[in-house]
Amino acid sequence: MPQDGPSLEEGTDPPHDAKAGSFVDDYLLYLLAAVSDRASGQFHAHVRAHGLRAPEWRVLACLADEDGAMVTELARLSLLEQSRLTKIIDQMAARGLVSRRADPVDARRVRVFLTHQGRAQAVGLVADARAHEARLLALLTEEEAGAIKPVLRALLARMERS
Amino acid sequence: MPQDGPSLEEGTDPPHDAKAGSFVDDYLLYLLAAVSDRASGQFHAHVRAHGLRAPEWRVLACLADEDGAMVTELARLSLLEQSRLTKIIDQMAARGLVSRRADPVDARRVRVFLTHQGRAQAVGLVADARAHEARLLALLTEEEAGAIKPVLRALLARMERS
DNA sequence: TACATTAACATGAAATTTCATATAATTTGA
DNA sequence: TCAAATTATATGAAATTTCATGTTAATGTA
Repeated sequence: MPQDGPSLEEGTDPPHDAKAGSFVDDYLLYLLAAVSDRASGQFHAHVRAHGLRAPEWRVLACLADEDGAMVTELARLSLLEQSRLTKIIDQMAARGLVSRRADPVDARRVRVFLTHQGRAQAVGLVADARAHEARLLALLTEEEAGAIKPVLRALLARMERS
Repeated sequence: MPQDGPSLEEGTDPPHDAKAGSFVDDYLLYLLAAVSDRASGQFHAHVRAHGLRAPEWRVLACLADEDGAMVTELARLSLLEQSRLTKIIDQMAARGLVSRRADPVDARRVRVFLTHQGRAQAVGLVADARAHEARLLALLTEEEAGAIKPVLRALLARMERS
């Protein structure tokens, strides 16, 4: 278990100097936030070029997976707060991307559906997202690329129940 | 190289069903955002209990590493937009956590320093952050825990230059 | 030198986000 | 069955965030 700092591997990265101070560059939550921010930022530029903002894209993507989700479900999935999601849905509905429908069995629940147009957007962007993801993964070695999602999923799953 | 889905390892996670749809649960940027959100969310609760909001904590943490950073530098480090950071610094300065000082050699630059009080906060929270990080990493196997930071750093480094 | 260009930061108005709470429907359980 | 208690979503005001642009200082260059 080599522990002499990052990478004796191959396509050597700049020595990861730990620049000035050394906290954030070695802090897991910072690395996660930084990678997420920059990586998502790249794709969000594309998303905005299609007239959507990041949270709207997230909602579309989640609905692509689970059309007819109730607001609370959708908020959790799309990493948005409920009251914020409600307002985002307002706007998306006004633009014809989604529609609301009361749940027939529990009238408190509001289910959110993609419209025809919304689904078209979602399908297109999901394809673009997959392509972008492939480009990102191509920056990693096979080993790294193979490890990253399972590790993230493991962490996510084990955080839920703790 | 076993490749029959996540983990033949040990503390088996729920089979990662890919629930209903199957896009987001397998999408790297989603996993990153989700893990980052939930993990940081945990710590941010602690941060708020100390009277700071998440972006303020990020600024403190970055300054702990690089006291006297100029605004633009600090914005990049702390993953905040410049104009937003400027306003956050206003507030933090008003509360006595940081102070501004013009750069002697280039008067356009504004350098941001921790005050005595700011540093105290930073030091305390950084320690707490390390402890929290340890608890998160304890959710992973040794192999997973050993892999996660290097992979994130690799991705980050290679994204910068692309 | 002086002019144009670029860089660093600040600012203001518009938009979004947050937080607490309102409203309405369902469930609990006495 | 009725009155709490709880769940689901919406709403409004205050705060933050964004976006475009203003201001000031430095740099390149003719």
